Amino acid sequence: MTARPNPPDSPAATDGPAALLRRSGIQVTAQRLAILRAVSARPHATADDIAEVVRGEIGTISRQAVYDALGLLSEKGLIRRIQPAGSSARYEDRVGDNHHHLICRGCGRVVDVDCAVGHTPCLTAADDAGYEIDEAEVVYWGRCPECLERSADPVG
Amino acid sequence: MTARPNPPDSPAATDGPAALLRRSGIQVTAQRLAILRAVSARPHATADDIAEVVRGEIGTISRQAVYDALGLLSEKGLIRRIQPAGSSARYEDRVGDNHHHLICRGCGRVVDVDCAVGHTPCLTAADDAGYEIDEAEVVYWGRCPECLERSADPVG
DNA sequence: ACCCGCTTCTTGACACGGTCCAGAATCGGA
DNA sequence: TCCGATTCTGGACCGTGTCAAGAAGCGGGT
Repeated sequence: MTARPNPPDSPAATDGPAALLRRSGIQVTAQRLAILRAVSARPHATADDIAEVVRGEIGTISRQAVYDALGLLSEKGLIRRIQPAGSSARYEDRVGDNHHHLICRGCGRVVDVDCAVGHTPCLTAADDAGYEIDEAEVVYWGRCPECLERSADPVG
Repeated sequence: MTARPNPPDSPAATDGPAALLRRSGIQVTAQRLAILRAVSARPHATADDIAEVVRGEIGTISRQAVYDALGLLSEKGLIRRIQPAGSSARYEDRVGDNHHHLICRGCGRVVDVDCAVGHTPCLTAADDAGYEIDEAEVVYWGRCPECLERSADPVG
């Protein structure tokens, strides 16, 4: 009487994510499918946002299951976790392409931006200090158009 | 009977930081001087590390005073706060020069690196989405030489 | 040097994000 | 259908950071 984990009458649309999980060696569960769908539908959402969306879809899910699934999916490379300063962790499903993030200091909104020069030039540090660098994370901080207009137009 | 806040017999060495605080419009206290010194002595230390160092110097300090001072100092631009993903906030006194950070995934060590091209090229995003960008934060993730050798040399 | 008003420090409680654990439920292959 | 391994649930727990009220300290004016 709970959520049906894998309805046999579901079209190929739902079979995609399931196959994706299976291909990554992860067991297919209703919770994980819903989480994967929620991350895809709501880019840059927090774990709590995800949990809320999932609850609206399959009824109930524990915090632990959400954290576990998000951690597992990001570990397997199916989703990507970003942790902006002053905010909780956020998740997105755009993986593979090296893109960065632009965060508003006012409202905290996160927007994707492509790399400045195009082909991961940021990966080359001036001095690697002997480190083996595998990723360059770039975060642009600023103010979104709405927050800009709000402060520039005090007429109210 | 507690710590002496401003010993009149102190040399000019302690007068430097005090004048720096005064110049920034901040009241000079023993706690702030000690915190400023601790941040300078231990780059990339966490608030807790700072508190520990300061306690070894002036005897006792409250958590709140540490957080307040660190927040105030970074707000005034005397120190800089960095918040790497998966770690608590860290502080450093290298301000003014636009440098970035290289963090080891193994031990969490943080190292300063200069900007790849030299003159803040990272500030130019491919598409600013209408945002007014004021800072580009670059974090290189990798493995430090020690962690590399440790995993490459399993002999013992 | 003293005093007084304002700032700052202390103490304790709290909020939040995330993790750990033991037991129940589910998945999926035979 | 059955069974073992995996996963989910529910609760407690921890660390980081913040809030609030009262005591203590700083510093300018006299």
